[in-house]
Amino acid sequence: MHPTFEHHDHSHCCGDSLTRAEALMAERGARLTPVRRRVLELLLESHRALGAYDVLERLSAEGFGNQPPVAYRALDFLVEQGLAHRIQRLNAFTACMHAGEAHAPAFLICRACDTVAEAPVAPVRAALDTAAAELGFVVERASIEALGLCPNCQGAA
Amino acid sequence: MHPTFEHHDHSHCCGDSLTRAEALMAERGARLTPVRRRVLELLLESHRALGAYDVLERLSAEGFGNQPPVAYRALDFLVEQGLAHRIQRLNAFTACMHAGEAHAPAFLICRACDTVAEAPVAPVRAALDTAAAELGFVVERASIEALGLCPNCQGAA
DNA sequence: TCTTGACGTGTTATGATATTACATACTAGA
DNA sequence: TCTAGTATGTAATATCATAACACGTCAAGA
Repeated sequence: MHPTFEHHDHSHCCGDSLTRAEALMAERGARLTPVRRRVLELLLESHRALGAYDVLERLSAEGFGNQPPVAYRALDFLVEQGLAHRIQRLNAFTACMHAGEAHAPAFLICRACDTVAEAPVAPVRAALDTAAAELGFVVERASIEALGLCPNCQGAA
Repeated sequence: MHPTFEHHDHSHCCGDSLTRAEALMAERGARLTPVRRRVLELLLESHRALGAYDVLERLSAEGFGNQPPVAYRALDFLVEQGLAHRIQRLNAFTACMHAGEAHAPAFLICRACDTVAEAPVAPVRAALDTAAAELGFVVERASIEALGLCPNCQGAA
């Protein structure tokens, strides 16, 4: 079973990701400021996708600014840096579980518990590139988002 | 090259789709009312994705209601009936080019000219199902949207 | 024929998501 | 220390979407 769906030491997996993020940012000369860092933590703490206004609410409760751009800017930064992804279908954001590794993401969204996981996407992307190439279309970026049931919720349903 | 990207007899391709839509609706006992029909025409006339408010603007100019639900209801109906698709990435809608044939869609969106085409998706979907199954996840619906350059715009760029 | 219920449309109001523009403050490097 | 670039705070507004209710039409059945 995928780590995201398994019971796991959550604080540990968050800590790891955070450490990796800091290393990456240092390497690139990008700044993981307090707001940005806090937003990343919020995303990491839940394996679900959070809306910009969810994030904003928490930020503002913690003394950061309380206007939408505060949340959107931090989220946009994280997405640009590959530390988070935007889930189009949900108008929401998740922490990236494979920051640093170049990867185009495919997301598995559980419609019961809202957990979001990243699936290995290489074969999917290859199939898409092929299908597109046959029409003469060159794919630059793809969003692949699947809605369904995660292993934990299949039993429940 | 894919028909969508090729110079083609547009009024003819629209007429075909409209005829097919009417046949389908009759068969199902669903009603393709004037608003709904007009919205479908609008989507067919452009091979691009139209936002709900774009559609609304035209409707209202033609004497239909001028409030958002008028457009959203017609669009939702068309999507439910498989006559149109929603493009998550663009918050917009396109006419379906394969109404009646059961199909999960993959969309190719040209970032230069905004044309949207549907690509054959079976292999892509199979790869996605496989990747998901390895994590124990069951895919019910998937949105696959690719951003890139269509054949016509590759030369220009 | 009248009634009734389902459906479609119109309209008001509001909610949810996202951006522009500008002011202020911090930070790194010359 | 100065300065240029970057980051943050805030107000205002744009864009996308839905809830709730009123009215009209039409067909099925009493």
